Amino acid sequence: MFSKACEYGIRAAIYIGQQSASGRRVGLKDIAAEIDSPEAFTAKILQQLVREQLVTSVKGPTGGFELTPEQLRTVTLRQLVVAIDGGAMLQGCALGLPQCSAKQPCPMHYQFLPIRDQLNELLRAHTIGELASKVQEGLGFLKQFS
Amino acid sequence: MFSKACEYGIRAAIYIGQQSASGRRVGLKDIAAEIDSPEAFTAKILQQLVREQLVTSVKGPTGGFELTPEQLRTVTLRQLVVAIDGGAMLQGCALGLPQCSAKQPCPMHYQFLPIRDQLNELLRAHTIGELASKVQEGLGFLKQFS
DNA sequence: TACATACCGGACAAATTTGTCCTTTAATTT
DNA sequence: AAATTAAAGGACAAATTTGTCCGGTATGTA
Ligand code: FES
Ligand code: FES
Repeated sequence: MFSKACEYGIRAAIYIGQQSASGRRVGLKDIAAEIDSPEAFTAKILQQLVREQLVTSVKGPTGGFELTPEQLRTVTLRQLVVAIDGGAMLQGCALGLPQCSAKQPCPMHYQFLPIRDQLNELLRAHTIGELASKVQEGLGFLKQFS
Repeated sequence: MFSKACEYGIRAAIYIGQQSASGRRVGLKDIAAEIDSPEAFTAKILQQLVREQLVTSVKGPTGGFELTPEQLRTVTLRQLVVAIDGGAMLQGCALGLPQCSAKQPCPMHYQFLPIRDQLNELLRAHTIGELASKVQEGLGFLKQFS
């Protein structure tokens, strides 16, 4: 569905959000450990999110990553996905035609559209803050214990 | 959404189906031209589908690819996707957790499940023959003209 | 039987994604 | 100011996906 980079990016953002909601800034090492992702790779993805201003970073001692209250409230899953994976999956043709359009639709077009639209809606409807709460309340997990 | 291989594979299968429904067997070159895909790569994917008995091939002069009436009637999109891409996208966690399960669900799990289920249902519900008819009737396209 | 055709299969190559390492830059603490 | 901390950034490496090439194999035709 999403790329590895995107999966790590979303999980990282949610974890940062969860901690930010409790007033804690978190470092890369902590993040990677808590979401079970490769540290250096996660760093790359976070850099990208910081450049897009979806996540905030602070250098130096006591530094780390955080989400501002505004970011918690307004940044959606969709913005993360677009920033990392681009819009292809959210707009592209299911069968890989260069354009998804009713002009020359692929044979799955009309069946596929509603599902893709729901996915778009789903991503648009959920903010990082909201998902972070869910984790905070123990209703969602960012890694699995065996 | 799907891999390139999967996109080519589905388009190829539908084209083969369309021609088979009209009693025509088609060669690789023809297929690649009609679905606008790299010839050699398409060959690889078709080999795979033939091994899985989702498509039939005949060697030698007048040979080529075809779908038996039974294949036209029974092979679903889902079988193609599973054969080429595996079941990950149809069962895996949206956020990349190793297991998608209600035991330790990711924070998107309950929102994501119905969409994934619909996608599964969609793929299961459409046979190659059905999609081929749509193309035959001019209601769907396997490549785009500009 | 010889030959031509078209898929099969393996090896190889290019491109992209995933992942690592190390130096630089910025900020805090002593 | 110096030392320490932690993210930023660039170069590089591994793995996977995408794509090509070519000799082998089966089949139909002359
Ligand atoms: S044209 Fe294929 S999904 Fe719209
Ligand atoms: S656990 Fe993430 S989708 Fe089910």
